[in-house]
Amino acid sequence: MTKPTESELEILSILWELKDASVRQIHERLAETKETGYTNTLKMMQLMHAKGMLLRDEENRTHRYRPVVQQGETQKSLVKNLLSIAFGGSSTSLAMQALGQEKPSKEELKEIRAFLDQLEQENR
Amino acid sequence: MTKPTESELEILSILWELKDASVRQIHERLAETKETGYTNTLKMMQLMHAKGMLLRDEENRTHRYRPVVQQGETQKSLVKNLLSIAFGGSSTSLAMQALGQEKPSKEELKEIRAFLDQLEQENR
DNA sequence: TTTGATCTACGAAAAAAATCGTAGTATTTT
DNA sequence: AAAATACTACGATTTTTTTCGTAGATCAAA
Repeated sequence: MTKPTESELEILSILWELKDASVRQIHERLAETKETGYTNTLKMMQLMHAKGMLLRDEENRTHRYRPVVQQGETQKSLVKNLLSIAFGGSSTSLAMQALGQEKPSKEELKEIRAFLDQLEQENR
Repeated sequence: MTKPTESELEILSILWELKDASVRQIHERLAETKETGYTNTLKMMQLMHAKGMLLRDEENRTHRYRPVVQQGETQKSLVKNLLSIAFGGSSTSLAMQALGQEKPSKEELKEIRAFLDQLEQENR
């Protein structure tokens, strides 16, 4: 699947959260943080649909859209890209950069440690 | 500083590695993985220079360029952006996604664990 | 049943990013 | 010194992405 642009990602990430949504719903959300017209959001989503990035339920007058690609897949390719292009392939520094930015809670720390243990297990 | 585009990042990441370089050097590297003309690379770098992203030593006929922004700063803003736009702000999942992709070595595991311990310390 | 609000469709324009081609000049090779 | 090669400069074009404006249809409210 083709790499989503910045704006497409914004829309996708709302859709991942809501599962499915109308143009208006998405637009309201976008408008919270960003100056943008309704038809702009509409056009965007129509294009994404045309590209095959979104599915569209046309049953009712207000169409409902949902993402074709799952969040995980997209995350994976984005990380892969970022890793090679800005971190020289070092997942460790990417991970630390991220964790340093948004401090994990106690529970999350536990989760990460467990994850690390697991990685270490596999590694033999 | 303004967010680098994809192509600009490609150039930056080579420059971070080489410290400084001529257009040709950069171009050779880019050409390894990507179909692109020399003047294209040149133009790109001239633009980046005009934008203030690159410094240029014009002493000799073949100019030498080097990055203004350091890798760390750029990484930080890229991660911040990726975090909010594709990971719902969860640094934990970004970290795990990264680590799962490129398995850390024993030493790196150690480093990460130490980093986590440190985070935990601060957190009180 | 008229008025107003809400949607979609779509073409067009604007903005941003990337690519290309040519000219002029310096440098190296023959 | 002529010819080939390597650079920069720069305008122009192309491609991609984003934004805007208008028209027509449907639905809801007065």
